[in-house]
Amino acid sequence: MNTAAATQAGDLPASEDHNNCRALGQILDRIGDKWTIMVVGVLSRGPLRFNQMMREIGGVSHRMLTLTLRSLERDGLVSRTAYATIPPKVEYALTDAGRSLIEPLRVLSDWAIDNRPVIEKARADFDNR
Amino acid sequence: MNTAAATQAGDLPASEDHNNCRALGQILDRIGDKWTIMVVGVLSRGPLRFNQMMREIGGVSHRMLTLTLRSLERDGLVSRTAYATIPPKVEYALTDAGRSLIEPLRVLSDWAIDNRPVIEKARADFDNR
DNA sequence: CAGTATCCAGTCGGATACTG
DNA sequence: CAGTATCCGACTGGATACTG
Repeated sequence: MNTAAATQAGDLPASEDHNNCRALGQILDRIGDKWTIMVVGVLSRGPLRFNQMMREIGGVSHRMLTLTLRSLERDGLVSRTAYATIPPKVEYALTDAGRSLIEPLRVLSDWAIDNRPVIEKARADFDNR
Repeated sequence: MNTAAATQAGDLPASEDHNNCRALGQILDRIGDKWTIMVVGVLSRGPLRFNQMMREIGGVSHRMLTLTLRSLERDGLVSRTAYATIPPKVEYALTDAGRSLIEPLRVLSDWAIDNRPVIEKARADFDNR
């Protein structure tokens, strides 16, 4: 879309907000899927090999872990190091950019933990109607 | 799931992290969809009526806006006030809980803005291979 | 104006089988 | 062990038409 044109001159506060939303929306599209944050989560404790991750995360299919890692690698958030041994060994780790994502996620996670009871209460109330 | 049992006693650091991830995952399931943060975004500037929102957000279908708002209302993040006038008028606004979500989202949004160039560079590099 | 119901194409993601 | 390819059911979300 024509972000450039929109941010050119007039730039009302509203449109600035709107751009924030777009940026937010884009990264939520990336990290908001089913497995990405799980991967970032387990990698935040240190590098892992493919099958280790699969076990640690639990419930993720072979395919989806591959796709998720590929996507994170493409975005420069995760690095992939292959050792040409037999059997092959591949290690995944967070890059600096990947690590920088941990704090924002922790903030959100804290919010989630703080507000879970409130939300669950609201949900129960809503459903009893 | 047996979160209670898991957090009972041993509570290795790892399992704590894992619970954080679960909580995070749950709220990302809620806010990570296509429209939720857009709604929170526009409502952060003040209450709005249904069709106003639709215009402000742009690109959202009637149906999806309804569903998104319903979901946010159910979770107690958005309030819905209907005026029995003709034609009907319904105002949506963030609740206190809804407003408390703005800051965490802003943190993430800041990260997105800071890292967009890095990610786009990484993506371009990756695709040129 | 606000909301609901139906339809349907597109996407997502798990299961499975196969390769280096 | 790590990764790819194919298949296919399930879900998502837009378009449309209708109601109060």
